[in-house]
Amino acid sequence: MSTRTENVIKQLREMLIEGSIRPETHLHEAALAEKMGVSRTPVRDALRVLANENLLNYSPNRGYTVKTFGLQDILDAYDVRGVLEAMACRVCAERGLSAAAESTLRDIIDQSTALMQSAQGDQWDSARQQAWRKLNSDFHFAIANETGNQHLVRIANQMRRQPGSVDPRLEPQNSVFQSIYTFERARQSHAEHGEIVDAIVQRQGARAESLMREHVFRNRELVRRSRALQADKAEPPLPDNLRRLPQARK
Amino acid sequence: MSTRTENVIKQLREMLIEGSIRPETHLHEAALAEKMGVSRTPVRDALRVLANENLLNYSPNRGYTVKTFGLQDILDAYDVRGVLEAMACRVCAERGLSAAAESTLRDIIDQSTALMQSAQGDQWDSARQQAWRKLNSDFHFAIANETGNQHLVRIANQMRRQPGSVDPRLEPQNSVFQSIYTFERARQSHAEHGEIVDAIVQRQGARAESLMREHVFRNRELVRRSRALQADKAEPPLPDNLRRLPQARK
DNA sequence: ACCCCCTTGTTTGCATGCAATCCTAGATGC
DNA sequence: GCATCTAGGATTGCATGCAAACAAGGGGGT
Repeated sequence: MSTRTENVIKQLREMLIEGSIRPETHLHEAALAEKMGVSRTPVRDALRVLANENLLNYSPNRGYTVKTFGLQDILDAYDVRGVLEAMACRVCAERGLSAAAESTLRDIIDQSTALMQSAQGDQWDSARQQAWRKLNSDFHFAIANETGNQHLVRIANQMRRQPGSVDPRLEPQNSVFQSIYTFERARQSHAEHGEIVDAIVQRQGARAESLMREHVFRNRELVRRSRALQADKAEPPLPDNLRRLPQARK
Repeated sequence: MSTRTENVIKQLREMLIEGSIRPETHLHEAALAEKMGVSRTPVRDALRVLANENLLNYSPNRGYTVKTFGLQDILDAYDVRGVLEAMACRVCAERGLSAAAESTLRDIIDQSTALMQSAQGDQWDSARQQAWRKLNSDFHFAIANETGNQHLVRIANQMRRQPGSVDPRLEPQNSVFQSIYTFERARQSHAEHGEIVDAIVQRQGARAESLMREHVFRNRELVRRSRALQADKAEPPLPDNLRRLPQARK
């Protein structure tokens, strides 16, 4: 931990991405400051940054509210990420992987293979799920990173870390990842990673691009279906126990 | 003008995008505050936001420096924007334009046509160049916006507003746009816009995608060539008349 | 000469106080 | 009853003061 402001930013960001603060709630500076044991200043800084990261809405003299991310927003984030990472695959295939990148990717694939084997037969516990999420994230990052395009890396990361709270009525522990990464899906996803690396190594740009686009699209569809189901199961809207932010006016 | 902080953000952002502050210079809070007639607080907020927008580097307890954007960074921004706007074209073509969007686009095209005709015969003055930049920007925004994908809109805008200062030794008035938008290029660009709209209206998704990708790529190549030339003409590095920020340490 | 430590001036990080703005509710006029 | 207006309370915006971290320079040790 470095400065208090950065600490507050990290904590709040995590909360917002996990969805543990209900959308549309007004964030009260003084209350947050007290809750985190700092003064208003670092909290104000953090709120401004998070608004800039598109996680909060801001109105001058009015303050900040948690942004609502609907199903469409999440699917849109997948679309953007898909097209960018597909481009990354094509670029990598066309210009060839560096030795370092190839070994990084192969390492991730090997670790994933080991993980899948160790998880066979109903051992798909939450520790292994978390390990898989890390490997998966590393894999996608490594490919984006290998392009050397800093914009692409930054944006792809941002899209991968969108809040998954489709419905404010859902409980935060219903994370997107826990919904879609069944063992079967993780295995399939792992296999797709292997194919993507093969395509890149064989310098098949168009194929690598298509494979990655489809790979991301499959997850997008899983989220779409999973969320549609959960929305059905969700309870009717709760009465808001916190003060509503008044309507914005002209 | 709303709050002072937002004012400072806007001013500084414009300066950074135009390149009127030399890269790698350290931004001194107190000095900036005095220059802009406010206290340190809004300046601090602004710096934090701009660092978050990837225009400044930040080190805790050390402050902010203007980021250096090399030629490669600018080309990379074109690549990202190209692939995203190409996707936008495909999406628009596949699902069809709304009536409002179609009329907006046709309106922009018509205005551009009128502008080109009025500019024939050595009348390509800076007022018309500016009008063209606005129409061009509106065109690209309209297509991105029609997808309804807020992530895409936000990122495409951000990529379009990257700083164009390739070389810190160049004077700020050597804007990218003034370099590449000769009358001939503007006319060609305008014609390409027309083809793109045609493709979208005729629901030719793949064609619209290709046309847009190539359209952006042409500008990318113009920047690349123009910048390579300018770098040759540029003077040798100036001794820095401002205090150097010391090396970052572990 | 080189390295390390300490001191000093400078700059950033943070807390707090005050002013400006905004929301709310009650009063007033129609 | 409905709309408008107007204090009062609450919340954000901004300025300032102080503490902490840092860079720079000098002195002493090896």
